[in-house]
Amino acid sequence: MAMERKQRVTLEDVAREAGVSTMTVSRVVNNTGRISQSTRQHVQSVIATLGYRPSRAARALVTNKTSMVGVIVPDITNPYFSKIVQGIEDVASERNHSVLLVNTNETPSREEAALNQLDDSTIDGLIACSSRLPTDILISLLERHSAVVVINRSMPNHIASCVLPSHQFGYRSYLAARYLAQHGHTKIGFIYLKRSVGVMSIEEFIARLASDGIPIKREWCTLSLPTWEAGYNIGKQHIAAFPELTAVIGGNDLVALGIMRAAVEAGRRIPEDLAIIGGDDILLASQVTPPITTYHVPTYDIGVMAARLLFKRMEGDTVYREYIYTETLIERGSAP
Amino acid sequence: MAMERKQRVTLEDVAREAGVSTMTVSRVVNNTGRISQSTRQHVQSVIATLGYRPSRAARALVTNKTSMVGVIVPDITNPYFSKIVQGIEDVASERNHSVLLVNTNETPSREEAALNQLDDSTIDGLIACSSRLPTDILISLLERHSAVVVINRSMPNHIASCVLPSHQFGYRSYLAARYLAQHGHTKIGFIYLKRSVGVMSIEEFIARLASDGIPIKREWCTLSLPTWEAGYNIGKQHIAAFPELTAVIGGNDLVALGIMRAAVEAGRRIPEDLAIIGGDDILLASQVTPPITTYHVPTYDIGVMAARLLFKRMEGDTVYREYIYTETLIERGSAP
DNA sequence: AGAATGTTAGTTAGCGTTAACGTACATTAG
DNA sequence: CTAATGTACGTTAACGCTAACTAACATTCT
Repeated sequence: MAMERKQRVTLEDVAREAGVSTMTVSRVVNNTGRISQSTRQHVQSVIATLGYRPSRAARALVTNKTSMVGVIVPDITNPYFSKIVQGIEDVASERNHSVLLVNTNETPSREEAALNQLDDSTIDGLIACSSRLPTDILISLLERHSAVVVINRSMPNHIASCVLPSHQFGYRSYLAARYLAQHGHTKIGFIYLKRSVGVMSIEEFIARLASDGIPIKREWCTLSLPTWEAGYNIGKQHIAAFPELTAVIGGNDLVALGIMRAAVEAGRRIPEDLAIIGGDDILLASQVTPPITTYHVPTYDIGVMAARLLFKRMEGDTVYREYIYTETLIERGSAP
Repeated sequence: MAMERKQRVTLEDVAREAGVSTMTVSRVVNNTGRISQSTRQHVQSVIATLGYRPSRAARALVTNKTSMVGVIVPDITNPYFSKIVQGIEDVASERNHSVLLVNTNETPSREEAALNQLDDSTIDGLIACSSRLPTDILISLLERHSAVVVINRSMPNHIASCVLPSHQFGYRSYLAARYLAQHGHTKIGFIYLKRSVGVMSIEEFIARLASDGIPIKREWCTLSLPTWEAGYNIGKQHIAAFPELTAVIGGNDLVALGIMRAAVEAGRRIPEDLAIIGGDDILLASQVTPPITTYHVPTYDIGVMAARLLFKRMEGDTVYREYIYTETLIERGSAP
């Protein structure tokens, strides 16, 4: 008794069974060209009974299109990025495209590896979020791709469309510092992220605030990974090391929350002893006690717009486009 | 001046340039077969200068392997799932596989569409999380795939390996109810999810508790989507409709948090006026005030194990395997 | 020395599609 | 009535790669 091997049903099988050419079947499947009603229906019924499913690989080989878009994020676990991915996925699925997700765990080397592996033969377009790579490396990697959209990073040579905040990077933390100063704070700490200063260096950040009459010491500023754990650990050290601080800015909400937890454990009252401002406005920020003052970012829309810009590019539009979003301050209990 | 069209560099280009056959180049690229050191190095240098990158599509067509695994989740925005995806992605990337993510937004039709589109020619294996589809439909859809792992759902015919909680589904809510009863609560509400009763119907749930001497009225139990918003909205109605309740179980933490918010807005003190228990133990649960009593679920490990089981299957192992995880009660302030 | 074995390569034939062109027949226009 | 125009399909040749086989040559063994 011969083992029935599960065999792929090909276009040719359908064509033979239906008594037509493979091209006819192909045209029915793709709904292209002109086909008579009767032939179409007949072929469709044969397809159904045989259970034919087109081979994506073969199709990709000849058309050079894979119906997949790549998405690179540093941390899918961060609600900020998962919301963006959700937006991207919604648009992609609407257009019958799949999402190839690469989660780099905040590791530049893994990001580079991912960009190296992915290329035209894998995906039709690419959306890169908050790349940690230096611009020149990033550009060389993105050059392989015919359609690219970059989130939160401008591309000087217009090699990609961009989704950007209305302020330059780091600006929201600058605004947060001014907000705190206006509310009487003079000793303000800053637990910043690589990307939260972006094009602005932490030194520029300090200098700029100094010229506004807001003196911030360099040691009050510490680099952190954009995770709750990092915020918590650095927060603990920070609070112990600089008891004079009356306010702290977190690079994002996760970090701000970690700081807040550390502060509470150290016996500080929020906001009386220590005011805290975050960024991103993830769900968590509004639910804790006190709720966190933060900058709202329209993450879902960012994903949607990035995907739309990408599809524009994939459709051959070579015009450089930007989608600008605004971050708005949400005043809540942690820094009233 | 002729436009230089960006042209793909093929194996043949490399072979011609290096003065060898395409097979030799292929062997160098794939590191298979025996190649002399000198030839290998020569070919590699030609590959580097020409910037050759293998075509995934062509490779997939001939090998029938795509180096991609599909992952279907209902809501990537839910930390529960994003953690699982992170675990899967880590294992996959370790083995040079990419993750094709499908986010169904809790919509069964979209899930079915996704399972329909994906098949062997797209992915080498599939991990399905918490499918909302009826078993028979799910089975018929999974049959197309050579390697499948299902999370939080048993597959009667062993068509897929499984990652399962040590208790049958719904059991943790049952335990939560018993816990609350032991702490003196007699009027316990339950905002449940489709999957939180799983194989157990809500009627069975009530009957079982009744036989334990814990009478729960049917109207105290309401179905909810597994989101914060749903929990909040249903929580508001529930609290207004059944002021007699002294405790509520949420199907997961997001729902429990929504309920808690609604309760606080209605002037209830937690836990004095209303005790709340959630499930999953997402970060949020430990950070709110009061922190939420919940069942911890090792989500990252679930993802890792699911991926490992999947790779076992992809490597040809046809043994049915299960990975069983335990959910442990974390007592916190919302239900001490 | 001759046979057996090992090593390094080349040759051939697809994998399952679709683009581009070709052909037969029916319809309309002049 | 012939020529022009459609309509509905069929044919052929790739797309870029690798499995499977073959070939040449070097090495070892008896």
